[in-house]
Amino acid sequence: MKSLSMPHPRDDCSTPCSLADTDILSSAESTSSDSSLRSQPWPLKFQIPEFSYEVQFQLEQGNQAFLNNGTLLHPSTKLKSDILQSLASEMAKYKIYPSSAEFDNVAEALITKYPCLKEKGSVTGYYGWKISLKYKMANYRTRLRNIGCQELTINSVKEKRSGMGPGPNQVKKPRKAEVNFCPDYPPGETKESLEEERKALLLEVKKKNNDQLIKRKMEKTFAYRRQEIIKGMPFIAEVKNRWPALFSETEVVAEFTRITMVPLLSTFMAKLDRYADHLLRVFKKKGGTAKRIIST
DNA sequence: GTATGGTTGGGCATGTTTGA
DNA sequence: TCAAACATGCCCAACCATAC
Repeated sequence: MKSLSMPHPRDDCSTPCSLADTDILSSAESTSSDSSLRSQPWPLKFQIPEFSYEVQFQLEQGNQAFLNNGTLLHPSTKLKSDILQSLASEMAKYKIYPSSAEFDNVAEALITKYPCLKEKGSVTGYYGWKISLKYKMANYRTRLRNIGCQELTINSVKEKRSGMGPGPNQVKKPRKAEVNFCPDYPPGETKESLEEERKALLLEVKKKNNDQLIKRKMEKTFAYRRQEIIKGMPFIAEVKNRWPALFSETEVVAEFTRITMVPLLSTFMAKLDRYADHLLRVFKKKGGTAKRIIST
């Protein structure tokens, strides 16, 4: 996906990544070296992108009129289409399947930045924008699917039916935290070249003190591995056979971060700290085995 | 208390309609 | 003609009731 290679403006450091104050952060950051991958999870505060000069000009004029006398802007079809297109591209940098709350984020951010775009009849002032964004995103996905975007073709009903027989939904969809669910191969790489990398990895895991090399190769083959696992749905034994390095503690953590952009250990520990008291109370109440575990 | 089955609302892919 | 909006059918997860 081309749009993924573009640098995106960061809002603040209050995203889940801010938890990454350990060595895991370096792992998360290193994944961004591959331009075909998403490098950020959905931001807490969505940043409205800079529109084209023409769109920007009309919105600034609209905002000025709104400030002067409270006049709302009624965007032409072309203007609305341009705005929706830019927002869809921006959202796709983070997620191709945004949730309802995330559509709210974007629509709210839009009317916050450009209050002239508020809607009179809606309670929130942006409900119509949210619905339009949903439609836009659905149509945008269709377009991406038609030009061969892996993340989407993998979920097309036609693809599933031709590949695996009955139920169309055997393939898990990228939802919730899966930032890099099914990425395309890195630029310049092919299935064959990445298979060669995998074979090289098999040799490297047998050697000692080459963690860095293994890490680089695991990052390079990430898209290949994801597509293999998602499309082929192999047994764990088979995955272990083909990707032994994936089963080391370091690589479990790294792979989780590559997929979700969330640092696994620090997030887990932070949550554990948060819920520890409550868990202890539950275990004490339950008694039996749980009680023995706590008392040890 | 746990397992099982039915119901329902929401979300998705896909195809069609609408309107500028 | 093209993109937005809409319609349809399907699946899944959450919820609830019931049985054991």
